[in-house]
Amino acid sequence: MKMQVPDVERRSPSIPGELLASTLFLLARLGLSVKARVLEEFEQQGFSVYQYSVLAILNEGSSDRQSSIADALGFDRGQLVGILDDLEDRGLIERRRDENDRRRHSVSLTPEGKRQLVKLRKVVMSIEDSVLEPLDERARKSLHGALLTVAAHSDPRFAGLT
Amino acid sequence: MKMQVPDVERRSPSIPGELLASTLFLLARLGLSVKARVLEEFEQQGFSVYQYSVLAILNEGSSDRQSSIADALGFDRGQLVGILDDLEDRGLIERRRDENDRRRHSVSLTPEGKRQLVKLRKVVMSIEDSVLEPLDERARKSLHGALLTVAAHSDPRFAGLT
DNA sequence: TATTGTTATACTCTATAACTATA
DNA sequence: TATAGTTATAGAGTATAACAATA
Repeated sequence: MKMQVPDVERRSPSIPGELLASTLFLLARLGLSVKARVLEEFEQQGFSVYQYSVLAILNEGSSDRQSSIADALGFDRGQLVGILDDLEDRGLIERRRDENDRRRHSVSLTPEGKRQLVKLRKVVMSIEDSVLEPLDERARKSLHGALLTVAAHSDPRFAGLT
Repeated sequence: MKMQVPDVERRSPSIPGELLASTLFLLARLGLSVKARVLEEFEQQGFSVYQYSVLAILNEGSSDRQSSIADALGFDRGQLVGILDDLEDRGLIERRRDENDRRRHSVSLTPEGKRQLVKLRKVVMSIEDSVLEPLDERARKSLHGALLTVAAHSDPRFAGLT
């Protein structure tokens, strides 16, 4: 149980103005908390965000080699193996050997995988709504544009959208 | 050496549009990359960002107990000990026993600590300039405001500034 | 008994490097 | 010899829990 303490000690500790004034600090902190939040929600659904990312990329890029999936998402290739193993066990993706180069695997979504992607998409959108709640539609668009610009500036993989 | 491959395979892998369209994804990714970038630059200076955060908070809150520092910055208390140990060894901070409650330590900046804070502040600002380069002053202000609003919405510690 | 700071332990990520099978 | 995928190992980072001193 919380002890009663004088006012001056009970005020909740706040982050120093110097850090609040730093966009970099806000980005890093917000990024971490968003990641934690998303991780938690997904775990409750029995999935990981990484799996969602893979499903999303497969939904767009048709079938793909594992190496390009890993490169696009910034995963380690060894890391991706486990993610794909799990998705395959659940019947959400399919690995086929490339007959032209038998070292390669072609990965593709199954119909069940597409269905699951729709469900997970809803989870993401629901969290996004909750996080961005204090911003109106215009502010959200503006924020998104700024983030995209900044991200593309330091990583060409983000430059995808026109 | 890089092997020559057909055009269709050589295009650099890009992040799926579904993820680029998600503000949450951008926040998480940008946050991680910013953190990594800052971590790296600081390491080259022989410091850690955590040390910088502690110096910054001490510069504003006068002398403080370790627990409130940890709470404000979201550090684990045990984690903070090591950070303070190092800062103390370098003569940047001072730990004194609180005579009213001898369990507590009062932590404060030394003059040398203040000087070092100024130096580290420059490092942060230089990185920030580089990250935000593609945004003009107005867009930077807008981005910062949006981030602050969103952060304060889910964590009261960010609500410090008016 | 509860709390402050400290130390020690365990667990999770991630990064690196070996290994196989194909080329 | 080099590459794609796989597996195993090691390191950093973090979270948890035990500990001593004081209240």
